Amino acid sequence: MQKKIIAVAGPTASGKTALAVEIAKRVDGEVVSCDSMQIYKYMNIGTAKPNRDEMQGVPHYMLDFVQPDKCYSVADFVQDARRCINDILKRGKVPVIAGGTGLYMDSVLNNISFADFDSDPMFRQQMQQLADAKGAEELHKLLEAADPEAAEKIHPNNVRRVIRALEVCNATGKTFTQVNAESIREPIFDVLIFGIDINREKLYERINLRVDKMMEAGLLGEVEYLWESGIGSDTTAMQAIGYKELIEYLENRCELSDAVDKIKMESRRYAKRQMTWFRRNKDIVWVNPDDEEFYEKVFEKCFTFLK
RNA sequence: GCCUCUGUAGCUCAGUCGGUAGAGCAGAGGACUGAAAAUCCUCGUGUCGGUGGUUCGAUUCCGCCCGGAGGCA
Repeated sequence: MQKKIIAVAGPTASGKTALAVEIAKRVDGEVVSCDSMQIYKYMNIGTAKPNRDEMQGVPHYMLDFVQPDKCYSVADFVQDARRCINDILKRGKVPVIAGGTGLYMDSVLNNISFADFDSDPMFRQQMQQLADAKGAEELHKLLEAADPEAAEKIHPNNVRRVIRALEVCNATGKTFTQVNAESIREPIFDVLIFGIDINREKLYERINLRVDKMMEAGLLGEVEYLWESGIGSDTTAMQAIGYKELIEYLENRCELSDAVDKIKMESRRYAKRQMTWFRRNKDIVWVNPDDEEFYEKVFEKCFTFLK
């Protein structure tokens, strides 16, 4: 009865897409992307969204289906991704989850359910104004009153998190801590997670090189198109690395070369944060792409797992 | 050739009226339950260019040497 799925985690530019496709080809699988930015339409170059060639005929899901001006949250993602996974399983294929957005991946794999209410932009705005006017500490005091346990865990300066916790308390009448505790469901998948353990220096070189390639491939034009279409720079999509920096250039706030350097730097930092996230996951089977028998070892583990 | 300025953390620079030094950026580590490519937290020992001298003690003062910038010829 166990529903078996395979996952590939790792930092940006580590070769997740390629590995996932290779695995899918071997195990008769289909790829489900787990990336918070590749979901958006018209954002292809900058998000390193796999193209037809890279997909090698393997079906991919959760890519390229959200308008860039839309809000799309983890809750939405989990719901849609779960539907894809179940559909793949129903057809007797193996879902191969591939992605770098740790929160999304964990939420999907661990079957986390999110409370049944919509986010409240008005409330968020009010709280933000309060923080701006009276300071982050004052806002944090509200959380201390509403949910002392959460207040202890969330740093006062992390206004965004404080607001979210308050929002949940406000909308549910329960504490944020309680709502989170209730969100954990029984795991429904038997999952084998690979983590790509790539040498840091090598990864940074790959990142720098990839950014240059993105520029050559026309990233500036891609960003310009979105910018001219009037997509607000405050949208989630336009906070993506590569986009926000080039918008700065388009708005004449910096030199192009500085923007490109910044994209590289932000990408490196992002990769570091991803590694921090994945490192704490004790279920991950780490594999090294420098290993001569990298693919063989991975495939072998897949076969044993699927038996 | 002479004169002036300059050489301190990976980078840009503070500073020590002589008691072996500190910021920003970069970098590293960490957190993360509806914005997550977001957001937030923590972390600063380096032959103070080299070498002699003065001194109890020099990165700091003096001499010489080696780099760099500018000026005069």
